[in-house]
Amino acid sequence: MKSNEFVLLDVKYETNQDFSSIYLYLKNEEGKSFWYKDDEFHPYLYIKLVGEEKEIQEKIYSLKEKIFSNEEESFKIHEVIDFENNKLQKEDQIKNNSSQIEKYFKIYFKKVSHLMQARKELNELNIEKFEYDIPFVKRYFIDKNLAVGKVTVTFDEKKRFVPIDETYNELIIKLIENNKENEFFLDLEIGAFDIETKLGPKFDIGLEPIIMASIARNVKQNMVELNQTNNFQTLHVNTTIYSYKTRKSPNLISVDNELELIKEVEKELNQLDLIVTYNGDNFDLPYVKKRAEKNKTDFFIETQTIRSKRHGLDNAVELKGKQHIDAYQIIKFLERTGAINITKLDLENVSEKVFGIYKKKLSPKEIDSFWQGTKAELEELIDYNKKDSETTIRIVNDFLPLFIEISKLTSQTMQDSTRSSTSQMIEDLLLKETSKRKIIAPNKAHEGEIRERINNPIKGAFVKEPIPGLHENIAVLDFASLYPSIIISHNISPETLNCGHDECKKNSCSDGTHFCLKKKGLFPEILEKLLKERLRIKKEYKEKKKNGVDDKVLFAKQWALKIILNSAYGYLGYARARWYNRDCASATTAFAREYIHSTIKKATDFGFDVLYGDTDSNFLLMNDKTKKDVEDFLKQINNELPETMELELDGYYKRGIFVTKKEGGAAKKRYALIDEKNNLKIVGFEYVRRDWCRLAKETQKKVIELVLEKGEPTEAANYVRKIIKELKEGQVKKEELTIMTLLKRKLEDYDATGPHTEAARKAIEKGKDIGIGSMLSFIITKNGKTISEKAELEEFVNVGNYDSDYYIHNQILPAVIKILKELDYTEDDLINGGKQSGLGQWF
DNA sequence: TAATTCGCTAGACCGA
DNA sequence: TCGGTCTAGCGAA
Repeated sequence: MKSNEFVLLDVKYETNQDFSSIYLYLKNEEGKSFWYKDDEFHPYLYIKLVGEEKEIQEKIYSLKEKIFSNEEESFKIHEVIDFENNKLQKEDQIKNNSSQIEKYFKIYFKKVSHLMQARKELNELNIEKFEYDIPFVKRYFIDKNLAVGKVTVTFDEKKRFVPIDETYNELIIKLIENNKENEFFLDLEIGAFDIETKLGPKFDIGLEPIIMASIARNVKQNMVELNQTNNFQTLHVNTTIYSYKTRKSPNLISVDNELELIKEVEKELNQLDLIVTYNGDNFDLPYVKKRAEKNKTDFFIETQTIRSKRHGLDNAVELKGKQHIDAYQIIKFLERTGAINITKLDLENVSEKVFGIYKKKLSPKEIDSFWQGTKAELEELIDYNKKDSETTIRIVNDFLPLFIEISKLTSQTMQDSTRSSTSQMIEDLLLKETSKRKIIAPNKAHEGEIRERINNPIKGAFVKEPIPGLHENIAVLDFASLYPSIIISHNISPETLNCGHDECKKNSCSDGTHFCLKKKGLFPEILEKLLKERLRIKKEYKEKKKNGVDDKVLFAKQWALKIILNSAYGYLGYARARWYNRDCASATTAFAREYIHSTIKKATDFGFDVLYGDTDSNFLLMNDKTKKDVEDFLKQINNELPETMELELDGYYKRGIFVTKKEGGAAKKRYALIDEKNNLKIVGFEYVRRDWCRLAKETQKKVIELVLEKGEPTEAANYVRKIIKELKEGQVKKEELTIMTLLKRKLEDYDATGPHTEAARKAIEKGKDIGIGSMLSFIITKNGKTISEKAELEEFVNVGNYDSDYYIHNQILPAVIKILKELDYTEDDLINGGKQSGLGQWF
């Protein structure tokens, strides 16, 4: 590291009497922290003025009079002559031979508050404004092409670091881009922190004392190996746990009281660069802050009390000079994007389902009583608290590389990227790319316009109705990144839509729009770069893996690119998007339908029977054809496809089953396949749904497995009979019978009653805290008439109290009969002895 | 503060 | 008791 190389930890802005200024928080090679102030960056927005040249000049003059007439020189106004928007205007003006012109201007402000004020005043003057709603720090990151990571800072030599004097000083900050971009991760002090609190009669943030706190810190070992593999799992963790008023334990640092615990935690957290929590946005950090107040002390991170920022419906805790990473937000994002699939997002589930490590859950009651309980109980609580922190830091060690990559792609802090939605990521990327190209971004739509867009959905994908029944020898083909590759190949972008050139009309799609062939559009240009980069990285990753190195950073990079690529189409059709474009989104799916239809036709012509297809896939029945034939077919198709599009082989399957719907016809989006190595792939069926009980799901899986492995159903039917018998005998365990449903709205907002709303209602009466987002686990009991009446949260149900009729007829049978029906079984066969028992012949 | 559309199924409710 | 309509949830891609 040269003397001017740093790790950029954080950027914030502060406003003093005269200016809003950007503060950079940096760390050097020795781990010493600095801050630096950039005085040469100011808040700004753009405006558009319309009229004749002279009129525009007058408008500018009167603007200067009207805006901030009480505050002299609080803004500067510049014409943005080199901007794309103005160039385009000029072309139009020449074409139309008009003296009416449109001109864009950039207005700088001294303070963020001035910009906010100007927004209102420009509204009143009916002057169109742009990029007025981009937060100042985000603006800085975008304009400077920054991200959190290693940077070089160049500044006037006469200048010193802290303290800063007020003279002019130019600061140039640049992100260092190299092959080991994530190396800085290893320079960071990272620790996860978690608290346990006393249980009171009522719950509120900070109401009851903190009784225990743990901090798990990364200990760096094997730096050489780490640098080679970028595999952070080789990191070791060192955990300290604080408590008071307990028995002695070698695993605990005893302090005198809560106040001292808070001060110890404060001291440790201040040594970190990255403070990691699990739901610290809404729990741990606000809690500590509140308790510090109650103990009449400060809880300072870098000389500042912690601040909560509104972030949608909940909060985000931002720390000055450091990054607060809430690992819960990371898990939520991974769940939303389908990277992981877990039902409950608590640390126990994450530990088990994501890392394969069992973690025991303690209830708030147990936490409370174990604190001053027996020796064994105390040890259990210590272990629980310890594992909370350690699971939390593990999430970061495994997944932060992904968000570092997203931060770099979108020019955001880790703080922001770990809390972003996919649409926000796309928008940040677009803002960065248009800013580079000197293009002014479009504004967000108003609520009325948004409603209008939502009420006008576009036509989506084509799904071919499958041939129901059991099939043998299936080849599955699918298009690689279908939507992004269509956007690239057909140059789909808001600016290329319906260009004036006649020759471009041949690039038209079935919904009547066409896209320019002469000039590459913004979306295709960005996506093509990302797609190529992803393919390159994926190749490099595979190459390394072959040599026994699992490079987490490379994997994270290609994954980050995949997330962004896959969200681009959704973004174009997203009503709140700045770059929303109905025609572009619609053309993308229209092209997709054309490609899938033509592939189906070509496959048929080639001699395959097409079994099924959904959006980008084709299921071929091979009949007497060979794998070589499939490969030849792929080659033929790929020769005819545009360069960036590719039809790939997903795999060969020895058997597969598609089922008939209740009301007739074959069910789409529901099937099961088995490959040559007996690996099962179950899609859409109850087995993959969380709102079915485990017994029904596992029974269904077993049936599918037996049917697909053997190609005949006798054993499967017998298995179902056995399960039904067990249910009737009343000995099935509770956890086999719980059904999970998410409460998606407030109880009073439901029009229809359902089992889950009724179970929730009853639980609330018993004093349970249930609201939007609660995951409800309920059982259908014997008590009541309708199913809803019988529904009761699992924790209130005694063992054996379940409605066996319900579980047989509404869970087990529907789950298995749709499969066995394809093999000529009826419900009766399964309930009353049936085919194999001989009873049928008897009667 | 929220990416899209397509599709299946359950359970309540209503009227015949 | 049946079928039709509606609300609701969740999964596929």
